[in-house]
Amino acid sequence: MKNSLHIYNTLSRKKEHFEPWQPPFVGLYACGPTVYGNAHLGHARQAVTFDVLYRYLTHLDYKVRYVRNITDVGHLENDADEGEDKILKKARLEKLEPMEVVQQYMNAYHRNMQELNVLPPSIEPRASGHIIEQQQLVKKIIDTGYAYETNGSVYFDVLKFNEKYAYGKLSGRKIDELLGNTRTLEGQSEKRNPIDFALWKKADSSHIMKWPSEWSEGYPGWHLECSTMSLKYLGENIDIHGGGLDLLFPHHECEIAQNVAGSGKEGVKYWMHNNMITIKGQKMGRSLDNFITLDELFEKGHRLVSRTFDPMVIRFFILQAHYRSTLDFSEDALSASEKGLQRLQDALFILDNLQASSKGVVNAEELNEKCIRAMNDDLNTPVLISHLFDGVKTINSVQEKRISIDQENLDHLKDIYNTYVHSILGINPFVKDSSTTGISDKLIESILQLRQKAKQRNDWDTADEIRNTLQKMGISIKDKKDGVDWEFM
RNA sequence: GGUCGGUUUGCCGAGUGGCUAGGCGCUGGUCUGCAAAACCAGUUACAGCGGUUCGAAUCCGCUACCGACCUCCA
Repeated sequence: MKNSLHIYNTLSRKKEHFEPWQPPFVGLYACGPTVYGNAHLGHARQAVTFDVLYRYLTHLDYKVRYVRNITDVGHLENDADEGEDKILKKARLEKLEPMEVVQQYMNAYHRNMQELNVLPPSIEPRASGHIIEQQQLVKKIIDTGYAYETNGSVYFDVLKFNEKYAYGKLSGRKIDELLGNTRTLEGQSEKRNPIDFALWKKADSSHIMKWPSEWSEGYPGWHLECSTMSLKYLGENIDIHGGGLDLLFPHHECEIAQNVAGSGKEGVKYWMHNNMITIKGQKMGRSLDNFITLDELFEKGHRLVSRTFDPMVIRFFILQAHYRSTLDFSEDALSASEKGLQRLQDALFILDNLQASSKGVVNAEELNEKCIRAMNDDLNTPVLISHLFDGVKTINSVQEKRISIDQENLDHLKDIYNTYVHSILGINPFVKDSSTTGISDKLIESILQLRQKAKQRNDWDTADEIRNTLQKMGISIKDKKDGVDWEFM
């Protein structure tokens, strides 16, 4: 059961049984962000998706090396590789050193990831730190005859590559169609063919991010870094390579071509792609100007939401949809997730304090098997969560003494929830304390004692007044049969 | 225009050829000084048309609509 993980391979467009090249070792590479702006919901989805994969593989006792890169150079602005480097452009706009831009957004990205409880990868390589390795790969590809130099720039020869290998097999594209669809830009191109892509670009005089090479002072093409760094840290046989669906073409297609041209091997066994987050059915993206950054969602606010949300709510929201489906963002949908998560968290708290009986009707193993099945089926977290909610009903019913549970099943149940909620889904408990409000817990409790006394002498006016006052201060009161609960809202 | 994908109950969102995912919302109930919260229960949908089948939301075909990629994007 444990080793029957199936994952959807973009290459075959089918779910396949996961078998690493060399068990128990697993090499996992995921395309990280280009750090020229704040991380948005799309970055969160990518990170959470592969974080859960990383966690689950680890849970299955694989020895995982997880590499997630930071793109901090060489990402061109637009078509035909004639554009401007994204980071450079941002640096000019903000009057900063390019590496200052990189550092600033990389720090912010790391902070957001931590807030989302995304584990740091085993290695987080940066493109700028692997210029020499990238040049070596360019050389190799030139040596094998699949790249050519023009005016100090080096381009990948897609047509020549396609004579021997199939270019477009990952994204299902045909060379003829690509050729037919390519926009012919005005002016002379250094490329032999419009679909060729840059491996090395000569920098013009205004370009500050540049490195010496045997071809020119320049910088590496975008697709090159992932081939280079995955090769360096995971070798020629990589088990899983992932990223957002929008990277499928051309980015990942080009990577495969580079891998094959450079090493003779495709390199990657399973390609995995997470789908996009949409707003009103439209993809959320930087260029569409409809994206919401994580900072805005967590604390700053955004015109599309009337309030902020706890990062765990975002994480849970993402996990309530399958990673290969689009997920439509709205405040209503987020609020629904927030309530659901709260119910789950409450049940976990109850579970911790549950009493076992000598006999019980609860079968924890049944639940466990359902959970395993869901995860093994291409990381079906929404189905996993639905099973966990079924268990919430069970937990509540035991607490209300409608049904009973024996010690063995209770222990097992605790273990299941700890494993799936905390270890695999990566959901942290809500932390609500007085540190942000400056109100002391003991102060509140003594006020509540006064209210209890008022209640005992049927002084409802006073009791309600205290409740209303505390309410205004952001403290909610929940009267219960035995005593009173309170919490910061 | 090409390629690929989607259309599920008020909303988000799973899913399998027959056995009513789940969350939110809503309705009812329990609890309660009142309220809130919490809990329990109910809430049987699968774009349209045709086909295959004993049986299809699930397979096939057509139509409509939506989207992604084809240019930077997670």
